[in-house]
Amino acid sequence: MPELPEVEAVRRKLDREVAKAVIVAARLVRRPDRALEAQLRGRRIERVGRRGKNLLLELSGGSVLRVHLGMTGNLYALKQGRSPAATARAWLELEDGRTLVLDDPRALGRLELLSAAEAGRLACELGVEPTTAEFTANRLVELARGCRAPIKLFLTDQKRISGLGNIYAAEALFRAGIHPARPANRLSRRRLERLYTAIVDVLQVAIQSACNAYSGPGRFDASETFPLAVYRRAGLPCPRCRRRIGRIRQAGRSTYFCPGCQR
DNA sequence: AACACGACCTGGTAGC
DNA sequence: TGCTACCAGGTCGTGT
Repeated sequence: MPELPEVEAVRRKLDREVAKAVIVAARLVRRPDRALEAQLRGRRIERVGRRGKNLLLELSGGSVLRVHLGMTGNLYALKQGRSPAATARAWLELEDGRTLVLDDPRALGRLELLSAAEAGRLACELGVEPTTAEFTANRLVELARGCRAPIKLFLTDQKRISGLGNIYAAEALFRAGIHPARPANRLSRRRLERLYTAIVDVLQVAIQSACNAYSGPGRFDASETFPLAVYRRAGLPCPRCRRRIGRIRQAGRSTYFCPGCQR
């Protein structure tokens, strides 16, 4: 599921559905944690926030429940009487009978309670939020100047920009016409400005797509409605120039790109 | 300091 | 129909 757009879709829905709800019981399975269960009991969820790919449930008393969905996680509220998926890793019973479920089939997700100070530290460690006014073309230029790594790795480094992952980094680079292996610090200002626009556009469209696709339990995917140009399309024709999409390996992961359009 | 790589996990799918 | 191999939206620790 989750790069920034999917996490943001979850955040928006949960903030509508469970803000102000009180947790009356918590059950953590697969990695039981009685202490955390006890700490969650009786807390009210003040609001549901997000930083990068992290969901942040701000609780009464100032602590923050950080939920990271890993590769395949999902978080949703279930109506009274419905039972969570077999792969559920945690469920929080709410005062009104609903259940907040963390479904985590691959068990790569995280769940931890942070103090206000720890939450502040997390916010500092993560890079700029690409959906806010703090993210500007100038900011991108400055960040890229200090990085010799390939631009694809620069984009997915959460300490520099928070929220981009394998799909949307590849799609933004395609839209900007930039080859993923180009060193970040060797791109011209002009090309980085194009990349900036591409990132902002891709995220905006993907958030809309993710909001449409997400309805609670089960898998969802912004790309159900997001028009993927390159991601997972190796061997298929580029939508712009019809050349075959290529796949390279960077830091152990696949990067998809068009060898005709991306230089 | 900056990179690559394996580990952590499970499930889907393509090919034999 | 099995079986194997590879792929997968993320991070973290370790080693060079």
